[in-house]
Amino acid sequence: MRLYDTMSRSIKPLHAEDGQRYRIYCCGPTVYGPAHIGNFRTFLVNDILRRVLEVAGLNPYYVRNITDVDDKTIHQSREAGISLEAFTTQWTESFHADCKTLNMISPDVEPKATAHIPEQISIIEKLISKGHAYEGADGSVYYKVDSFPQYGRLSRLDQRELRTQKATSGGSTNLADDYDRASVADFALWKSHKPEDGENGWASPWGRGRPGWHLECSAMSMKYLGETFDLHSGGEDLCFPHHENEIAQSEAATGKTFAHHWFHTVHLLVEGKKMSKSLGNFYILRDLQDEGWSPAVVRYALISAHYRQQLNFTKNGLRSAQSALHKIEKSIGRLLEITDRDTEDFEKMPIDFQALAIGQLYTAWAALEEDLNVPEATGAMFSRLHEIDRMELSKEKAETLLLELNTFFYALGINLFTEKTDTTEAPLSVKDLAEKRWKAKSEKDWAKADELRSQIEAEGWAVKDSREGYDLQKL
RNA sequence: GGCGCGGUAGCCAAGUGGUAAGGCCGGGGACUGCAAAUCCUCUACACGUCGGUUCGAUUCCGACCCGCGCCUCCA
Repeated sequence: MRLYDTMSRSIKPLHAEDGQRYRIYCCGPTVYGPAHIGNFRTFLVNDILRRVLEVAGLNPYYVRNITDVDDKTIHQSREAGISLEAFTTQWTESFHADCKTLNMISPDVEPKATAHIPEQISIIEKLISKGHAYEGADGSVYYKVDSFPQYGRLSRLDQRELRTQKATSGGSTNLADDYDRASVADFALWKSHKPEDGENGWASPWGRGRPGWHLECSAMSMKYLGETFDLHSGGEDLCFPHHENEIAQSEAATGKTFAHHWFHTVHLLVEGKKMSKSLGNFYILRDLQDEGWSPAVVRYALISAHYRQQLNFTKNGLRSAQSALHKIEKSIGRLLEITDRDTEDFEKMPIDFQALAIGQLYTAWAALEEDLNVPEATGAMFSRLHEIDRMELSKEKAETLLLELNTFFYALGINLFTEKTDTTEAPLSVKDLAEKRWKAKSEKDWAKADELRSQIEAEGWAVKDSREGYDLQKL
């Protein structure tokens, strides 16, 4: 398995440093509202990484945090008139539900920032004693960026570039100036309590306050994975400043390399534009489900571009994903028939790395192992499927192919055969028209039958004939 | 301004120093009263522009044009 590393800007082989498990920390969501599909692109890519490592036998140990304290969560919980904990718990549950819907494997540990305040305070104390941090006049504690010469290595930023801007690239006001820092590049480790924080605050050697954003990830990753671990991931936006600051804090505190590998997922576009609420192209999973897209289709669409490439998420892309999944299901359906199995048996088949690594889908698997190239992998898979469709297959051969395919789709996290058929019952008036049409058809009165068909369509239903009868489907 | 990414057929999207996977859409055929579904099958003057290196570049180098991301709390 090889993967691009942001730090070295090169593709590097992956191996567990401790020889036992491959330790991953992924920066998880801030729980202040429903997660959007952009969040899920990142988490899905990490889910696939985790799955591919598992299939390849690298024994992943996956930690992904929940950020449950920051400006947004505090302010919005106060606006809602509920406690921070109640507020973040609600959105954490919503996030978990979406993860489950999208068939994501739960992290081995999912730590919350507020449950690790002592760990964070302890890092600050270390940093102060080593001269990497100082207390400001307002009781906040800041990291002294000048004290860490390697600062900026991950994002390739020069010290001179670290100026504070009036506005962020998104156009919003940069709030970083609100703090009393010695240098504009310095960032808060501990934020002193302000009136707008309300009830929310924790006691510390520097008074009541709350931890800075970056610190929680240093504290939680090191607690669960050790001072040095294998891979740290997140969305591309986190590269700077978040990950840069995590490195500065952690390495200054421990004197050790923080993470061996940095893995970033590029953001997606929606219909060619940056996703934003003002453009009306801001999607959450619920919206897409309400429009009738199955979770497998959404998942397929969200992983259909390489993770280092901008993904253009479109309705057309969803349709395309849906057709592609149908095509796969048809091919697999034939193999199931040959082996006298049904779709439920397919889901229960074991994961068999050997079958995948030496079988027909070898090139598809190899693409996943080479920088997690999902599009190349699915392309190779479809090429094989095209051949398999036309092969005369023995039961044994079909069985082996099913094993390979099941393992491949496990690695992608695609659950096949899950498309739920719309069970909505047609209203009686439509059913009545359909009955009349069937009768007309039986009597070969085509004109009348077609007339009734268009009446039914006007009611919002489609008639699909088969040999024995007909089905009504909602349009 | 700094850092970085990309421009491949109607749409999406891989990839390669020797003229290019795959998916969607579309066309044709079979089947069907029609339609849908299904099966078979097919096409494409696709590699942003201009130079350079090379026997040969879409793939390397340079310039330019266009689009996009990040640049202090956004995955």
